[in-house]
Amino acid sequence: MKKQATIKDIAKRLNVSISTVSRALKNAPDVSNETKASILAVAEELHYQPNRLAVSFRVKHTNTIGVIVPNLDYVLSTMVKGIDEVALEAGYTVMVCQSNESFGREVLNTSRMLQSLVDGLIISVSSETKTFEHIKKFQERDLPIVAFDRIVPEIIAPNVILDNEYGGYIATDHLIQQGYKNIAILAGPKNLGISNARMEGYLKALKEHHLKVDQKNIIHCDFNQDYAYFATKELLKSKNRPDAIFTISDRMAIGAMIAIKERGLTMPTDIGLVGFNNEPMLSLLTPTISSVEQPMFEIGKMAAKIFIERLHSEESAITTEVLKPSLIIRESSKRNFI
Amino acid sequence: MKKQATIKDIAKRLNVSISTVSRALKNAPDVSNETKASILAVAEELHYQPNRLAVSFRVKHTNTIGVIVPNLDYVLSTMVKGIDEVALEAGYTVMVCQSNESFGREVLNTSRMLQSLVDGLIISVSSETKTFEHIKKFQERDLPIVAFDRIVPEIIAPNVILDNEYGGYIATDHLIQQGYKNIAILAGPKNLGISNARMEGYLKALKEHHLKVDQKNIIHCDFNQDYAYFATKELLKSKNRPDAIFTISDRMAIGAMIAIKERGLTMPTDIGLVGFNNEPMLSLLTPTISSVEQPMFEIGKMAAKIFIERLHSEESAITTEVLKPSLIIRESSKRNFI
DNA sequence: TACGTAACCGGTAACGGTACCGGAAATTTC
DNA sequence: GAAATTTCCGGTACCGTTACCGGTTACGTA
Repeated sequence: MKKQATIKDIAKRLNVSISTVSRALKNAPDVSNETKASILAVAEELHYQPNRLAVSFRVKHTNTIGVIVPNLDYVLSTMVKGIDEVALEAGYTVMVCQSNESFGREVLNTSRMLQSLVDGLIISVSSETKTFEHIKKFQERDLPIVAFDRIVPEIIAPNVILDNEYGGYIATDHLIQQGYKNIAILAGPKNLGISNARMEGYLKALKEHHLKVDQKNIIHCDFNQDYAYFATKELLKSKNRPDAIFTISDRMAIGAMIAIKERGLTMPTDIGLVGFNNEPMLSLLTPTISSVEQPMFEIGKMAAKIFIERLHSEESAITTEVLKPSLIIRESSKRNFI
Repeated sequence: MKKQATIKDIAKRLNVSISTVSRALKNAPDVSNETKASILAVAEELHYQPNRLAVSFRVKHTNTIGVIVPNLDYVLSTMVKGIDEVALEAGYTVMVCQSNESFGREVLNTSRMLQSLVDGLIISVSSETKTFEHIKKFQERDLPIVAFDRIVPEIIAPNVILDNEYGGYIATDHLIQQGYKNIAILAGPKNLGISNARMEGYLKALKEHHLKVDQKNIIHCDFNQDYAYFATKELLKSKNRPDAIFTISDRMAIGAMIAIKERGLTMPTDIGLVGFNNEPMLSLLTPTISSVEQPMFEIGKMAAKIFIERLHSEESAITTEVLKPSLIIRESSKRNFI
């Protein structure tokens, strides 16, 4: 009961060679249909299960793709689901690891993946990661990589990302359309790519509408809700306080919302608010909060799709796939008058 | 650059046998310290990385533990994080798969895991799963299993779960303490273990306080928010409408909340509400919603801990570890008077 | 001197498959 | 009817590593 049947067992049973069994099992052309049938029958009978380890060991690839993400929050886990979807479809197993935003964990994960011979890597890098030797190792072994969501210029690989600048642009543009004139932005850490891109969009929208940018309205802080709360509190104290806030994430939007309510201001009349990611809870808050929605599932699917293409073709053009976000307008920013 | 160094390369380089290298690398006692040192040095120099596939193939286990969960929502993903934590600590790699609540996917996942020779399984079964052959296969191969969160009697293995009955009890008891007398429960599907356990707690609390149970106050519906919304809507129409609702999940609590607001009722004055899971958003809603909090992280850690114990010892007592939830009281159920 | 005993190391057979080579029989081709 | 081709199958090497069985050497002891 404990021992698994092998092709050897099948071979012995039918007095054929193991090579014939091997070929029959993978439906090779040079095995007669009768022997194929009998082999299949015996395989069934013995509950034969191929030993993937043996196969992978022999053929030097595993049909599994390594996925590393900084965490499994709403956005990332939906993206992973997208990856999962197309990978499974294509017959690949995915191995998901969280780096927990830790560089050390990321390195550990990559190293283990390399040791287990994953066929490549789909990664969204941790915010802590500043050096990329661990990722280059994949390329040294000719294993394809695709980066998504959080990308960095240091890793030379196909990217699939959100058009973050556009996201920042539509959010800010919308606020301007609604008549807000003194718009602040709660951005993320200064070195984070997605944060800067969203800020670029913010600046672009201001410029387009000939609004001056006020450095006091640009706040860099952590993604953390509490930071956003304190930052907003400060903002609202200033004598020329902003009449709208665009935050780079929904968590930050919530921090801002709390500060706004504490100050006795009401949205959207006194002040407008737009977040980013469109997490489901936003529609449950009072007021409901506007936000920029990304096509998370599609981003994941696209990443996997490109990965699998890379796997099969030998060309290696470095493409960047950019998907457009859309704006979900809710109460926090919608002035019906103007 | 492409080829990985093997112990053979190290052996050749130092004119020792591969077996010596193998032993040195695993710090076996019967290798002199000098040869050990030189082997280690060369290994370093050649950037030697053991081929885990070859090792696993040889020794017939992989040091990876398979984890299957129905999804990666807030609760489950936190539990997985707990599993991850102690598994990594103990030198194991975890392989996480989502069944997406689909029986087929669950079977597929188990089968692939079996083929890749995982050392065992930590599973929270999908709600669709009614037959358990795919899980028994692990036991036939003497691979340890531990079930957590969503367990079923059919799988004979150590369990680690929340004390769901207690959770239902403290929620209901609290509502009674606050003066509510006609308490409804939005339960889950009838056959789901955790739902029934929570309902038992509800019934127990009613009984203890000599409140009669009204069958009309017991609603079975999907975990879905919309179902809860419609169910609550109906409930509130009835002539002897409940003055409090206990929902088996937070999603359902939100559905209920929306229906309550639509009806023009206010919490906690007109009606009380308590959810289950204590998802972070609850404290952001107006009013903030009370909920039963489970020690998710601890449940995950415990599951992994027990799993690893099973792996190393040969005894196989079927234990059930039951962790206690706690009640987080917020505005939706706290009447300051009474 | 002879022998037992550690300490250290090498040779080799596996593990379960796959891929390649080659060969016999059957079938076609001229 | 011989040659050429196809069809089908077996033998074997190999992937990287470990486990097991030995064999050498050096040293102490009688």
